[in-house]
Amino acid sequence: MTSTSAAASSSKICFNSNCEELKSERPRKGWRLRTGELAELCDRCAAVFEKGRFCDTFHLNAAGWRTCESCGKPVHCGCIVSAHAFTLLDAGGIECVACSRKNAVLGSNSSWPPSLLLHSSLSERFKEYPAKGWSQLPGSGSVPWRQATSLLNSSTPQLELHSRAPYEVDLTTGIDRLNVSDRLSAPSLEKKKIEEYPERLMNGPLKPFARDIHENGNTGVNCEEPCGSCLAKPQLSSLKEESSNPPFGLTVPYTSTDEANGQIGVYGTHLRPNPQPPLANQFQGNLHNGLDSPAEAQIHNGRPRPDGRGRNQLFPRYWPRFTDQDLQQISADTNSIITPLFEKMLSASDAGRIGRLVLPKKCAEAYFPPISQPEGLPLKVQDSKGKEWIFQFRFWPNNNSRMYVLEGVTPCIQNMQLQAGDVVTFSRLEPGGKLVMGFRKASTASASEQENEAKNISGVSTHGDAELADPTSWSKVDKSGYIAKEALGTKLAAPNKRKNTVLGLKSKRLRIDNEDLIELKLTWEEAQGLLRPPPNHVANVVLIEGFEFEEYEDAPVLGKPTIFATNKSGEKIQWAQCEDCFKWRRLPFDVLLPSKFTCSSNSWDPERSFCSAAQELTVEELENLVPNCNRAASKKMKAAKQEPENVDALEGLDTLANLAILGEGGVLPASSQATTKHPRHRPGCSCIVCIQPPSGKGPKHKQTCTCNVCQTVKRRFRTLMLRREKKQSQKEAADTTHKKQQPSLPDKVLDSDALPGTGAGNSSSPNQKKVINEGLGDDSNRVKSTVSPFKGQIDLNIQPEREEELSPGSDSVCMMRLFQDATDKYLRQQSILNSIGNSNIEVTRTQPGGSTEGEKTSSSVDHGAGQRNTNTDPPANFSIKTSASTSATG
DNA sequence: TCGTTGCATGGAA
DNA sequence: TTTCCATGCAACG
Repeated sequence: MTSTSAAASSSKICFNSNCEELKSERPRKGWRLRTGELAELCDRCAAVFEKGRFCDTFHLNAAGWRTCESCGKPVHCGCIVSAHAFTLLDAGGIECVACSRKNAVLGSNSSWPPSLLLHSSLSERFKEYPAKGWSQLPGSGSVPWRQATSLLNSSTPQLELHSRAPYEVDLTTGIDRLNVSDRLSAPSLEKKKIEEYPERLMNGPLKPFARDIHENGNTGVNCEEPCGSCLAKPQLSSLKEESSNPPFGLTVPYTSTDEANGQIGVYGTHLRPNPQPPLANQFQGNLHNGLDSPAEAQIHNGRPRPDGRGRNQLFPRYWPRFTDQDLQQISADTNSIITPLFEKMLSASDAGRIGRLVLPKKCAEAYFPPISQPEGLPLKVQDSKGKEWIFQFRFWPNNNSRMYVLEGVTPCIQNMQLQAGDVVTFSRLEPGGKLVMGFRKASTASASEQENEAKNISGVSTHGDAELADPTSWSKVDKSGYIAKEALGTKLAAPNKRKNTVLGLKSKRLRIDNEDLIELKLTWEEAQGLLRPPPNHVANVVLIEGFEFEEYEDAPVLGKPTIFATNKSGEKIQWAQCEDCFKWRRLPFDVLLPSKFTCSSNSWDPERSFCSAAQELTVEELENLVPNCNRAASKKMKAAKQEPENVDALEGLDTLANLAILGEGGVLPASSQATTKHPRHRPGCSCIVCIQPPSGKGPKHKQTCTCNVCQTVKRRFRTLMLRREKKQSQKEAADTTHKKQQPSLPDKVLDSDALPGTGAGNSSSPNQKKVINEGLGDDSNRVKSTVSPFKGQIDLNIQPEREEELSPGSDSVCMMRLFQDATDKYLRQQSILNSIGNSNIEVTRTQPGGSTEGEKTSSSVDHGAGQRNTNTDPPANFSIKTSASTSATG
């Protein structure tokens, strides 16, 4: 007995420091001290205490008073007596026990309320039952419940058990085990629940006692007991010793037993789990309420497992969220005791063919047998149908840590017809201690989850579960979902979480894959800029994380990007570009264009409803409009103060344009077509492809022009010149076979881009193919090297698809990024205004002899979508003129 | 060439 | 910064 406790009991003075009265001969019990002893009070103080007005009476002027967030009642939070008179709220603040209980009873919003309720109810009960009641141990068992005194003392002092016993460890299994079979009083047990639930759940293995419970597989389950039952009928529970020795020593330490009928129940059955973190913090808050004893330190330090299993703070996402259905699914045997352990949403990897289910480390260490060798152990798991599976429970060393996996789960996964996004649950079934693996299909998300979904992502178009759960459908279907997901981030819960997990956790890599397919580098903002509501659509605009989402009843369609502007009279108008003649036509402001717009569609201006009609806009006016377009198209651009460097928006729009292309293939509505001649671009795009005027009508680049296009052309010309010189020198060697030994692969590849009509390199000429093959035959890396010289620059010669052909090992994503970089840089360098009126560049090569030979470089900025017919012949001079005939269609 | 295995990597928390 | 963990990927059979 510590000096404190000794003082509590031996002193003749009331333990209340604010009271000088002598205790009576039979002092009345007050709150539980940290030592586990009960404060002994004089009659007056005891009476006040028992009325629950101790702090009101004696601590009125003390610090620590706060206000209940619900009822506003002042609550003292600063002393041991009041330690359980309040509940710490997740969002901050406190709640008095009455409100806490009320909210918990009413509250469907908390699924871990049990702990909270237990907490609260106990606090209440604590008032109802003087401390001495806690010392009563109804019932008895053959094996005394033993626990380290210090541990208990360190916990909730007021609710401490009187009986304490040494901590017992079952070293045979390497798992600390608690032999408990005697019944504890309900308050005692509930106190234990309170005390240990969060600890078991969050810190189980850290605390020997808690660890025992935890290890034995009853983590927190009892705490899911509906509060009502706690309050109305204090449940007599028992810590029962697991007679059988389940595999790996995992046992259920105690279960809820209705002594009236002897029925064994499963705690938590009626509870819907709380997506919110449990009460760990609250408990910790309480536990740390002025308590920092060595005993507590001991708790926190814990005793590591022999195999190093130590901390076990389960992440909320792994908390078991079992429903009745889940439990029934696991076992129809009502006499069975199901102890939910944890759950995990299957990732793509988990559900994949590889057959490895990655286990959360802490869960694995908490609930699965300790393994010290990477090879691990075979683990027998029963599925919900009663079928037994044997998985290999093992780990890999990983960053000085471990990565636990269950191997060989594929048959089971397939048997359950699970896929990524579905949830597998792990439980322990008693008697027998069987490990049970249940599942919850994504489509059967709980109501609370759905509620959360509704709360969190209303306004976001969602897809069916099947689609979401099916990774194969993501790339095709979930573009908008992807956008939403991106914006919503981790706030999505449950199904959202699933989306997050399935898509989000697939995360970058999946996204990259998608990018590979459709160059999905898209933010929702840009997407919104092009999304058009479907017919008869009534949109709900939802603000999520500062982003506005338009909720579509039906799938949105991609509309025609237009430029919104205000005319001289202040009237709002918009400009749309004819896809045939590229002329800009003025439209009413509120017109929603389909994705395809031509002059003939211009019913608003009959005089300009045909392509031959003159464009109303001058080049200068159009130039002025472009920034507006950008602003309208991208808030990001605006945020970036329209810095030319910020081209993400354009990229996004381009990407969406690509979506439109895909849409033509059936993925998207047929109406979702390319919005410009070049599907990657849109009106206002600065690239040379999108905004070219009809051939010959645009301004020509001067020979001194240093724009990126010209520089690129010049650079390429130099390359070709070198190439030709080499060729000539080789020909002079009169050895045609030396062609295969031409040293510079880049040149060879460039050769493939040679301008036609020069005899050196029609892209389809056998000659060119030969050269390409030469390059390919050497080293794919060398092929890759053809890119690097132009890294960061637009290389009009690059043919991504050809590059990929040439380099099987090349990463298309890298290629894409290269081009993206190139595009970025190009757009930075190329003034948008400069580009206007110069869309498609026709490179007019001036032959040395003076003749010219026009060649259209239709897709110089396109990411490899267009054909490239370039001339390998070295022009003595060149100029660039516009061309209207180019239409790179990707 | 394909499937498996074990580890490495890097994004996310 | 550390840890977790989803996934990539090389080595191997």
